[in-house]
Amino acid sequence: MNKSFAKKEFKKFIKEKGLKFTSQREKVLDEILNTKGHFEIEDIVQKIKNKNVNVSRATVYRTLNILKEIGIVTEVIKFNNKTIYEISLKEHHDHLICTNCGKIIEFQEKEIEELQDKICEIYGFKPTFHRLEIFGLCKDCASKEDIIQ
Amino acid sequence: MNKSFAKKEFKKFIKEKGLKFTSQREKVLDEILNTKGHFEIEDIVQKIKNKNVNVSRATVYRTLNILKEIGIVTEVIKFNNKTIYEISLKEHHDHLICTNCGKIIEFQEKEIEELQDKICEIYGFKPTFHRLEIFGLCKDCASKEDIIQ
DNA sequence: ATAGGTGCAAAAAGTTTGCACTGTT
DNA sequence: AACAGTGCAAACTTTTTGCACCTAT
Repeated sequence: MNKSFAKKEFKKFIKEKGLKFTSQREKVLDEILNTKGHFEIEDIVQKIKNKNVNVSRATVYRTLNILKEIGIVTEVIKFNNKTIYEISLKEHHDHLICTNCGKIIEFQEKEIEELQDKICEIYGFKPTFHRLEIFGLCKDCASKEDIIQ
Repeated sequence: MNKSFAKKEFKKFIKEKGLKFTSQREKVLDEILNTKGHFEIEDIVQKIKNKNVNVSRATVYRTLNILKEIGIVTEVIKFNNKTIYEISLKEHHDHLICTNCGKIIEFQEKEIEELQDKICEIYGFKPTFHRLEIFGLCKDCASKEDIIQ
């Protein structure tokens, strides 16, 4: 999925559902598509505010919900009562999250995906998305901890 | 980990950290150990309330945080801004979550665990816990959806 | 006796919603 | 013109916290 494809999908979805393509929705989508890597909703709210563009927090939340439904963005990490999002442009991958410094490392592992598909098949489960989070200490934090102890 | 082991671990941790073994903490732990399967914090608060036992919601939350730290309970699912917990008594397993009816299916897949360990090693990452959630439609809900469409 | 713990109510933080008004179709 | 969308503030949910009092050690 690339940016213009994402925008087309968004418009298509809007049309199909009889919704409206407003300037606010477009601004939220553009801001998200210009974001590299992981983000929180509040990041988007602030970026928009800094540009003196008029889109309310409520509209950002409402638009995010549409984007989640379409599959343009995904909730990839739930940590410390925060939700971290990502644009679903790259191939699927999962995350290592350092609980000490907050660093996020992405990894891809086809075999894990395949095993998941196998399991879904066994249970007759129709998956829409999944999320694998491995929490722990990154290399740097782990070595610092060794020194402390 | 069985129940009496969990209790011992709890007491050990309390002692080591110079904390106190209060009747409230014991009641919360007992209530959790008597819970089968998945639970939310509010479930524990209500169960305790129904017994006319005096443990406040704040204390339940505070005790849960200790139990998480020890590893006696784990946050296994984050869905719809809810946190679902589980006692870490069984062998590690992951979950299929039906986004339509809320059904939770547990599955175990050693190979996935092994692949995760491999990845952590590659990145020098020291994992403490992980969570794999596969969201989608369970068999029943998937077949109903076929009929609707 | 002295930390640490508890309950309460208030506060945070994240997210949703009701309502009057506005804008897309 | 109709109906969906928006902004705002209020509401809601889940979780944490400050404080005065209490209790395990």
